[in-house]
Amino acid sequence: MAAAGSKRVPRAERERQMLDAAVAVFARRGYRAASMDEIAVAAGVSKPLVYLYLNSKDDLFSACIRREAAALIAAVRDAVEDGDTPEQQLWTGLLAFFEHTAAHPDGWTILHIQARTVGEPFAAEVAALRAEIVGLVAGLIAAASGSQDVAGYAHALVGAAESLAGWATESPPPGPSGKDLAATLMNFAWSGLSHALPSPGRAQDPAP
Amino acid sequence: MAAAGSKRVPRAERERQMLDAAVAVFARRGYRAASMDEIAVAAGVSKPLVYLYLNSKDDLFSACIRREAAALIAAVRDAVEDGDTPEQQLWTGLLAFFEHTAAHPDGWTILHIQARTVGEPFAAEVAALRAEIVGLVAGLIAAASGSQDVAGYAHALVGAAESLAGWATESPPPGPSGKDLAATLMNFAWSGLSHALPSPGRAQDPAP
Amino acid sequence: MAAAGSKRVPRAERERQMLDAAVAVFARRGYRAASMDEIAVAAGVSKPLVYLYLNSKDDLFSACIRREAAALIAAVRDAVEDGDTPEQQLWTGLLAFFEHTAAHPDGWTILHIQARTVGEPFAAEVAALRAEIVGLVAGLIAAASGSQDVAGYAHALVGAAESLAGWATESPPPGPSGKDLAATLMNFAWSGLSHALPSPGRAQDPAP
Amino acid sequence: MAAAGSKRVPRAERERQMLDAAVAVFARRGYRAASMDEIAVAAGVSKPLVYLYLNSKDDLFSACIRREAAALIAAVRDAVEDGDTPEQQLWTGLLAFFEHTAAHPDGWTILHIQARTVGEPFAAEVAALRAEIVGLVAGLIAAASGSQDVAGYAHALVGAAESLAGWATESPPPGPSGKDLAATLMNFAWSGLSHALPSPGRAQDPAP
DNA sequence: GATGAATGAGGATTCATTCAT
DNA sequence: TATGAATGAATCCTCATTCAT
Repeated sequence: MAAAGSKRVPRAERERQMLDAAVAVFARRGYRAASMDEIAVAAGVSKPLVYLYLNSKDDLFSACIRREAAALIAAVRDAVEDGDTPEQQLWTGLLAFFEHTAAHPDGWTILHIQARTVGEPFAAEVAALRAEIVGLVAGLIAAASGSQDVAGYAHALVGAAESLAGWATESPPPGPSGKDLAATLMNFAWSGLSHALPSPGRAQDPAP
Repeated sequence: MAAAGSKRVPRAERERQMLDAAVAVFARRGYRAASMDEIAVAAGVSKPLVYLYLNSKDDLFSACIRREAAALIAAVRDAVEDGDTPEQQLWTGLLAFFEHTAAHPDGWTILHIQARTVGEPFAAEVAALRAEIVGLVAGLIAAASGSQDVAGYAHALVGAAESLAGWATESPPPGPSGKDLAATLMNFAWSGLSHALPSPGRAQDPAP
Repeated sequence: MAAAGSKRVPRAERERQMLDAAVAVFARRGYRAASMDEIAVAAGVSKPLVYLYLNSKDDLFSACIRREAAALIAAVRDAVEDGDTPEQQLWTGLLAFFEHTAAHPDGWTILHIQARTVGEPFAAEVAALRAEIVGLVAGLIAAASGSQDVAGYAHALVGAAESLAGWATESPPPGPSGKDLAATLMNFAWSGLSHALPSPGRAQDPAP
Repeated sequence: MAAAGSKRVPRAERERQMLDAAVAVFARRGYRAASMDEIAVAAGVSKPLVYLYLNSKDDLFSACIRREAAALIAAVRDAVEDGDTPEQQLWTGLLAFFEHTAAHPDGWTILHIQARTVGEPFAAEVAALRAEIVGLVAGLIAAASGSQDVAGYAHALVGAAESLAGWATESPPPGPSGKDLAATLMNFAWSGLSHALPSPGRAQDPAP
């Protein structure tokens, strides 16, 4: 958000500065309401330089989306161990997801909120990403439960995770930690309200 | 979406036409990308008339939000019986929610997606509505389970419901019915995956 | 060139004012160097109105080209009598051409100079118009001479006419009249320099 | 048009490459639409080098004009023999003109079309060149015919030559040769259509 | 001799909004 | 009740041009 301002910066670093600024501005204003002027000022450069490096508002937004999506996916993928049980994989994945979205709220806002309002190209790109995640989750659920008709549960679980991530983002500073959120959701998903609530003490961390 | 076009229409009717058109256009394009011109054309009236009746783009969007929010709330409230158990209230409420959002996808899009991208006034309005719903759900969960620390579960449940509503909207025509969705979510929330899946046959409709 | 300025003018008249201004500005500056701002000021209206009525700079230029081309063609066509001999038709056509270009120098500049520098659409449009004229002239020459291989002569004659029109336009006010130019060209084309020059005093006006 | 690209080229050579590229780009796009970027890329050098050697877009265009004008004049002057009759001088001059323009269509386009659309400096420069040529031709015509009032004929002849050059340029590959064009024009100018055409004997006098 | 980095200035286009009727 | 006519204020984008190396 803050401008670096130093002159004569190598291209790669300038591009990073610009993307940082763009992510912040797009998150706050939305795609249409964000002006290239504001982004350039936030990046500490002149507008023509933004165009020289990132080409157009569309391309700039697209680059933001791709960078943030890749970062989120990498964070989750790096956390999950292939050999773990589905339950454990879900736990570590959710933990990584909540920690990453908490650490990068602007990136999460762009992916979850802003990209869906813009026309086809971006909405479709993000929708495909989400569908992939839903599919992954469905696979884990199927593996854990033996059932095949799990699409609805996967959609429910992903929506619940998104909602909790948003809740954490909007909560005042010492809000729920990633662990809190992951535990809540694992409890919710694995035992259901009827079991989880009356008799606490279960499912804090599936990895003992 | 189509224009009526007849001349000399009473004010209330004209306003309804305009709001219908505006909801459709805002849902498709988003607040910023929607133009008053397109809305006027879709409503079958001239632009000055839109301003005469609805005052400004902000006011028009606000009116759309309020109308769609009121309709959604009314649909849910009318379905829920005060004397029912919390579980039954949640069931009927979810059923009404899924059926209303399926019947009014544009209204749901405006509330769920478009209103959140615009600056303060609208985002806050819709956030307040959502917070109220989360609070209501939390109350039902608390009543059903006896626990007090249910905020996370309420957020999870509401997010799951939103996600399922979106899933139904985007599915090809004979997608999941409102009953399917409500049953999936009740199963998910009340029994959890570990119980619900291996032994089906429970919680189709809590009201026998 | 001068602005009308009166408010609330009916659309057809405003469009005419805009085209007049645009023809003048395009003639003086060329397509690229002409700014929509300058045209709007010259027309005595705001820029958005120019866009509302004429759509884009391309469309505006296109409308100028078409209007001026149609006017020039109509002037020549109206002058030529179908029953006349080819020679007489050429004479009256040239006379009308020289008089029209002298009366509308900006229109002539647009057609002859400016439209040729812009990319395909316009250059092609004007090239097609010119090719049609060359074909017509070739037909007259063929009819008058009985020969078939007259393409080169037609091109030469048309080029000579264009050059003379330009000469008249650039000459100080009491420059050569349309009759002078037409007579010069008819003499040149019909008798050649070797015959025409030694014995002046003939071939002023073929119609006695 | 293609880039040489080799490093460390002597200045004179580099300037020639740049002028070649500039002539090609200016001919294709026109002065305003041509960008220094495109010219630099076409020349195979960086933009600052173009500025270092040629100073500014104006100066670059000016250098193109001067180089192409000088080349055309030299080609014609070198062909004409001082001792020849006016008729012979005109013949050899036209032949050289048609051959040079056919060999350098981009240069011809710049002189004939593009330079006239730009404001004062260039238009005036090229207009002066053309006036000089018209004057020369007028001198030859006067010498050949003995008449003094030959300005109109000179303008007509020059325009005819320009038109024929353009015709040759636009014709598909095996178009009219320089000799064809020169012969056509000499016939046209010296004998008139009535004599030049295969079936002479008619229409000497446009007045029946 | 040669270039990657950077910008001030300006141009086309769109939009929410208002009058006069 | 209803609209054709009109505009101030942005917004995206491009370009000629210059530095520092």
